[in-house]
Amino acid sequence: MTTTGLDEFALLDETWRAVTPDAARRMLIAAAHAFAEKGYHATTTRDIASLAGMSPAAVYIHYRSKEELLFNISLLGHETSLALLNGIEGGDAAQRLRTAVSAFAGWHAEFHTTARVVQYELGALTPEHHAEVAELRRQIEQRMRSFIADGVAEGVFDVGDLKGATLAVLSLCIDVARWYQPGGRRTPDEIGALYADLVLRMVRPAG
Amino acid sequence: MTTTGLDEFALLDETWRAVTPDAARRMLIAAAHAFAEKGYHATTTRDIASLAGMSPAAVYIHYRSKEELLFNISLLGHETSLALLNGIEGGDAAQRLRTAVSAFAGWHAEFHTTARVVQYELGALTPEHHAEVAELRRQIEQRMRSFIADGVAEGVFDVGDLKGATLAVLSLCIDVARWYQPGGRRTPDEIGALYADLVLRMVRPAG
DNA sequence: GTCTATAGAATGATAGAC
DNA sequence: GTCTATCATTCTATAGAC
Repeated sequence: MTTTGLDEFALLDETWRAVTPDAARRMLIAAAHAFAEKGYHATTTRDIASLAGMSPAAVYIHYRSKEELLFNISLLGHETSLALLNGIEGGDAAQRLRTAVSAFAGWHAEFHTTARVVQYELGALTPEHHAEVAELRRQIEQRMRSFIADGVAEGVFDVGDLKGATLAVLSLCIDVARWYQPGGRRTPDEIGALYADLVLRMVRPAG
Repeated sequence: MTTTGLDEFALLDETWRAVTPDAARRMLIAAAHAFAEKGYHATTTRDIASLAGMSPAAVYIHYRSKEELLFNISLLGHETSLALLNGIEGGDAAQRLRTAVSAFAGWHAEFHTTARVVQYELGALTPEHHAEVAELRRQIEQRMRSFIADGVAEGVFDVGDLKGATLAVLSLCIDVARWYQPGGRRTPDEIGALYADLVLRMVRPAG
């Protein structure tokens, strides 16, 4: 039994491992859960403190503002999902694209809490903070585009519009964070496999 | 020159044609724009009134609460996009699916303001209001699924997982509301055409 | 570092004149 | 139907004790 409203799974999420001290990490995890469930603006600093098992004032010991909590979540989330794509190498172009889509879509399901904050709360960041995560988003887009471009260059993929195809693939994966519900029909791995199949069909040349 | 912050395009949007009297319609349009831009919870009733060119109290002449404004927008938006799908008939299965995807994705671009409220503010509805739009969402899902199922039954489409394919197609179209920006690289019609192509590739049997 | 208490501002909604 | 004025509440953030 814990003194907070956070379950064990949330506290073991490796995304937050490097955040110290413990109270700052508990606060960040509490904020991520609250932001994901009710949205940034509907979440009060009291909600966050209460979920972390601390007083309302404790938030400001570790973070300057509510927005700084959001920024930390957004930054870590973007870095984690970019690292996923950056870690993919080896195999042929189709294998790499399959792995990329499977991992990226699967991440948006398994870590839908973080992913929702990452994808749907960009507008609540300060302009400076938004610019910082926008750069990471550009890198994510470039990575995914290169996986498709590789196959086109090798002649194993056929897409009429490279930027359009990249947009659609990223969009498909990102939207998983909106509809995914734990305990639903599909596991994150199954979603990754399904989406990788669908994307490979999209880029496959006409028979 | 108008006394409100709403531009001519917003006021001519046919989605709101049946809303009377004029002040109630202006308020609804103002609310849709504010909710889409900043989110429901970040929007104040003063924002809405100001955008409609009226006093803060004027909101409550035509609507019981801020949530009732949201519900009206959500209901009208869902009804409009469902009507789009319900109006599709004739042609072969591939033509109908192409038309459906093109229209549905295109709607999420052209009416991205309404679409954003429809897709991303469901959580701010009261349970009763949410249940009412959830029924419309089920009908939208069924319609899209039937367009795919028709082609499978005729043997012109090949999908391993009908529910999964339907989910992906709807997801792809819906996410347009998140990333679309007027004045961007693609027009709503071009997005519709691009997405219809990609979806037909997804359901096309192996050569 | 964490707490209790609260300042200072903003919010949703209402009262009552016109 | 619309306005001005305002109530009651809630919010982010800070002060100061321990």
